Amino acid sequence: MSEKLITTLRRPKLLHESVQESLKAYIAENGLVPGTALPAEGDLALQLGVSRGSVREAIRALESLGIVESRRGIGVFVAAFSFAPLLDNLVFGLRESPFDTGRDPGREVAEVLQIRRVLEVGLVAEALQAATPDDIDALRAITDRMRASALKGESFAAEDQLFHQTLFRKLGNVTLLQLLDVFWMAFFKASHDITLANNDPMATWRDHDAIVDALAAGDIDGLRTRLDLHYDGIAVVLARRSAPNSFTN
Amino acid sequence: MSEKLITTLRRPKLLHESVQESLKAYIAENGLVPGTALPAEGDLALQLGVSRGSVREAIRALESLGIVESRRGIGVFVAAFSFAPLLDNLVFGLRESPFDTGRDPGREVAEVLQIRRVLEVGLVAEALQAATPDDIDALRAITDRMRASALKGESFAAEDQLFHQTLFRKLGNVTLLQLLDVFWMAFFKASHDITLANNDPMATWRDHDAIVDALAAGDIDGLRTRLDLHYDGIAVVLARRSAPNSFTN
DNA sequence: ATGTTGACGCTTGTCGGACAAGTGGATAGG
DNA sequence: CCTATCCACTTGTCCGACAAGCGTCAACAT
Repeated sequence: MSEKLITTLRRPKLLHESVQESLKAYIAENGLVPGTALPAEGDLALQLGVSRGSVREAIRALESLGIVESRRGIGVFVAAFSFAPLLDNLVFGLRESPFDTGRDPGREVAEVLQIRRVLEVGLVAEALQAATPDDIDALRAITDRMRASALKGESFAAEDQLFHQTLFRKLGNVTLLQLLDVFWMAFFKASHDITLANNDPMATWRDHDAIVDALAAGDIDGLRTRLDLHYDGIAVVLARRSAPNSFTN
Repeated sequence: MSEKLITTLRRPKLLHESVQESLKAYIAENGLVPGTALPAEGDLALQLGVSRGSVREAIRALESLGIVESRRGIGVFVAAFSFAPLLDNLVFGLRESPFDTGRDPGREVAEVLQIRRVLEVGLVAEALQAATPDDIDALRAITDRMRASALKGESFAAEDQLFHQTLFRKLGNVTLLQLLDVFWMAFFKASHDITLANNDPMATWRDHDAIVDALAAGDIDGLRTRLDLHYDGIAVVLARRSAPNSFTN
């Protein structure tokens, strides 16, 4: 039996998909900057020879991807690229998979955590070298607010996010910052669904404060160790929750 | 004049957006697994009290995010989460920004490369511990194919991608694998646009082969060094292309 | 002359109905 | 029992129409 490669993969290409590609090509080839207005839906439909509904579906798809932005009564515009539109989907996709029942609930959470850990631990040395006294002050101010919140028994998600963001800002890697932000939020939301978040605000504050200490002291190895320990603590809590039936408690 | 807080922030919430949220909630709350069929567009429109067009626009948005998948003549289904639908957008967003003209063309490429480097170098030690002889054989087979292609002067993008994928497969971090895949493709496409890719196939093969050598020998430090050097080589080429006017050549 | 208001045109948003295209199962025929 | 056809159902596309929001500009009042 001769196995023929059926790469046919025939796709008569739906109309609204073609319109989608056409619009992307139009934006890319003309080098349209964010904020530029696109032709009106009616004009596009006329020029492409399709109905307005197909154009609208294509625009809707591109809008959910953050490529264009349509404002009612005004028009459709090229949007500034951002991970934000993809964030909801990411979190949605990272939700507990029902088909993994009994296996590893919250496995994606651990995976996201590992990625954050590797990225931050692997880059914190460079972050130290790029940091200015102003950055250290900003970080210290954040941990101070963390402490104040912790003393009042409150959580401080916003400060936590801002801390990690500030720590790596001076690297000048915008993509990295956006990625870290995405994964921070993904982890936050997912771990929140899992009733894990912030079980010990004071400990979390101490972790972050120790990181600033090492940063201020210029202690590269210590900085890396502190950050790694911080993530280790989270991983331990996560593992404990993930395997509550274990007798190792 | 008493300043009243106008936090109204009125969002009459477009209809198709509400439908979108309704569908996502429907999927999440009912724990629908990938492959599950959703009610027909007509039924949804009837139940939600909106027109079929609005339902279709919502479905189109969710489809471009990879949340649902509509098959003509059959119905709409819950899709298995994947980064693939977001890939096109990522590459599209990572394209040379026209508004950065004269500043740093291809800066995003360097950023993506740094992320890949940190992730792979930071995790290759764990990958070594998780690797079995079968994995090493598979990697060696890939580098053999690389060498064959290089000797014929051909490039081997597919093998390159497969190599990095195979190297970290045993970590069991699906999210990481998808992310590495996304960034590999983003870097590949972006660097291809920049006429950088594969200027020296033989050198690329040697890099990968040396990595397998270190892996087979169980040399953790050597492995990390080889991988780091591999990325260093790419970064150098990238920097050279990025600043061709420099006299440091 | 200047500031305000209103009408108007353009745009996106939503609706309803209609038909084409594709799929899968039931049904009638061999 | 197997096969071919029909048919109900679904998504894809089109058309026409109207509502809702926005910006402009002209007419108006001050």
